[in-house]
Amino acid sequence: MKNRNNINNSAFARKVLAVVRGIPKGQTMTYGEVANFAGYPGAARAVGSVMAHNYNTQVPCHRVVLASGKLGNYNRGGSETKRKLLQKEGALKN
DNA sequence: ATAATGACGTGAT
DNA sequence: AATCACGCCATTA
Repeated sequence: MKNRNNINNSAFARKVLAVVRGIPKGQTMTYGEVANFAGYPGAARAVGSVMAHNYNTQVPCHRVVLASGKLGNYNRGGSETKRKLLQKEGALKN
């Protein structure tokens, strides 16, 4: 377990993952919010970059959506799977 | 150190 | 309201 997903080994990634991991079920957060929460205001894009290569199932990355209200991408099955998960948790407006 | 990339964000058309 | 373009930030090559 060293050269698998070393992308999230950066301080930035660690913070982001920690924040995303703290998102309660049934609730969604925007990339900008996560970035701001992690201590990197305005780094929404960078946050996405981290999640993109983050294959950690412990991180509910599917609870992170675009600030525009869209879902955004997902490394597990695309926006479709993401929407399903959110709907299952009731995080979506329904 | 420079350039290129990417699960964004906002504004303008 | 929908679409296009530019800008922002951090990481990697």
